[in-house]
Amino acid sequence: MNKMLDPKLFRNDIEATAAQLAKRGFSLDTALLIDLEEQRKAFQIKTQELQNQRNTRSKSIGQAKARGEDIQPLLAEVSQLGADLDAAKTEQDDVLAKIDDILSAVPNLIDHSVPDGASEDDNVEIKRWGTPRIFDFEVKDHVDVGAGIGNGLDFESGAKLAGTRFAVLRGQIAKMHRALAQLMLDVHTEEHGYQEMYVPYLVNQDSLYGTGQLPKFGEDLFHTDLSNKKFSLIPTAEVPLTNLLRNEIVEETELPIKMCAHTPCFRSEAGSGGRDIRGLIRQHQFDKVEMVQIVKPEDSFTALEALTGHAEKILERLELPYRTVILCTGDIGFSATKTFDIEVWLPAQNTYREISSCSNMGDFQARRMQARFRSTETKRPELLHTLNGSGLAVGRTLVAILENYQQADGSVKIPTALQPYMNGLTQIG
RNA sequence: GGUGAGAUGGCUGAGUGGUCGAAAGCACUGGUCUUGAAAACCAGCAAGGGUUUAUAGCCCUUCUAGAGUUCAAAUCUCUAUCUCACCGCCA
Repeated sequence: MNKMLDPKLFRNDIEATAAQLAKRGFSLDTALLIDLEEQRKAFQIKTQELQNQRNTRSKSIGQAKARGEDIQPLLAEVSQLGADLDAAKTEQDDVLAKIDDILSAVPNLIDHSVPDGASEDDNVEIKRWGTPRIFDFEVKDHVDVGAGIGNGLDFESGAKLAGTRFAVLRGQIAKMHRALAQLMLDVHTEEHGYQEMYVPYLVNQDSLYGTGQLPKFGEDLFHTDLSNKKFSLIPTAEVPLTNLLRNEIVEETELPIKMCAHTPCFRSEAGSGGRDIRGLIRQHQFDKVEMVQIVKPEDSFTALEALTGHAEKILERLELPYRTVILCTGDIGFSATKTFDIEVWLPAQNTYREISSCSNMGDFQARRMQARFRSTETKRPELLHTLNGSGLAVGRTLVAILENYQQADGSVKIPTALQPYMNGLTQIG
C-alpha cells in the first residue's frame, strides 16, 4: 500500500487535488479514479460484511461446542462462506492494486509560495552572496588544478579501480576533502543544534520505500544481490536518518528532532547521460554532510528557511560566492512541497552550480513511513513533517575551493575557516 | 558459519485452537480524598482502515513479516527477518 498523499484528498476533493497536481505538470485521470473509488467502496463493504458474518458464525460454533451441542448443521451453514469471502477479497485486492498503481505515481502537492515554471530556467533567484573573484590569469578548472597538486585528483586511477565516474583523491587534496566534512559537522553540531549520527550505508527496501526512492526511482540506486537479502547503497543520508522515525510515535515534546551525518552517497546516474562526465561534479560515489529535521506540521516551512540558512552558513564560512534559488513547479522533486537549491560559483564554468538542495517534504514521507507524534493537545498520533538538505556536498565544495582559490602558480589558498582543520596550512600545492 | 532459545500493547510480562484486541504489573490520563502534594481508592488508557458532518456509534484488520491448515489462529505448519546464549572465525 503506497499511500503518498492523503487518500481522502482523492475521495473528497479530487478536482482541486488534480488542479494542484497539474501545476507541476502531472495529469491525474480523475474519471478513472472516481470510478475505481466507487468500486473500492462497494467491494470493501462487501468483504467486510462477509468477514463479519464469518466471525459471528465462528463464534456461535465455538459456543455451541462448549455446550456440547451438535455442530454439524452449523458447519454446513458456513460452508459457502469461505469461497464467497475469497472471491470478494480477490475483487477488492484487484481494485486496490489498480488504485495503488495510480496513487503511487502521484507526486507531492506543491506549496503555494512556489513559482510556476516549466524547467530549471524558471527557477527564481532569491539571494546572492559574495562577489565572484576577478582573475588576472587564465582560470583552470578543478580537474587541472587538482592534477597539478601532486596528482591529487586522479580520475584515471578511479577508472582503473572501478570505472567511469569514480575518482581517487591523493595527499593534500584528500586531506582537504576530509577537513571539509569535519568543518561542516562541527558547525552543524556546535552552532546549529544538530545531533551527529553515524548510520548504515546499506539499507533495506523498506527504508527506500519510506523516503520515496522506491518504487519509482530504483534505477537510480546501486543494489546488492545476495541470495537471501537485498541491500541498497544509500543515495543520500536522508534515507537512513529519516527512516529512524519509521513506524515510530514520538512525543510532541521531543520535537523538533535535528540530525546530521557525514556519509558517502552512491548514485547510478542512470538518467544523466553524458552530462558532467569531466571532473568531480557528478560521480557514482561522493561524500555529503546531510541535515534532517523532523518537525510539527505547523513548523515545517519555518524550519525549511532555517535549514537552508544552515547550509548557506558553510559557504559563508568558506567565503565562497553563492546564490539561492527556489525551484519552480516544473523543476521541483517528486516528494517535495518546496525546495531551495544553493548554487556555488564555479569560475571555470563561469556559472553557479548546485551544491545543496533543501526540501520540505511535508507529510509525504511521514505518511509512507507512519512517522508520527502524539499531540499533547489531542493525545492522538499525527503525521510528522520531514525536511532534509545537504550541508554540503563535500566533493562539490572541494571543487569550488580548488577553482575559486586557485593562484597563478598552480597552488590553492586554503580558506581561513578551514586552516585549523589543515594543521594551520594556508595553502596547498 | 554451527547449535539452542526467543519475538505479544509505551515498558515488563501472562496466554498452546473458540466469547482474546489480548490477564497482571509499571507508566500515563481523569476523578474521589487533601490546605497543597504524596499515598490510597475508583475509572480510563493500542494502532491502521471502512462507513459517517463526527476525534459519536457500528464494522473490518493487526500479537515481527509473508504464506498455509481450520467454520474459527497470538496459539498449529512452512519461509524470511531480527534478538539473545554458547561454540567456531574475524577487524
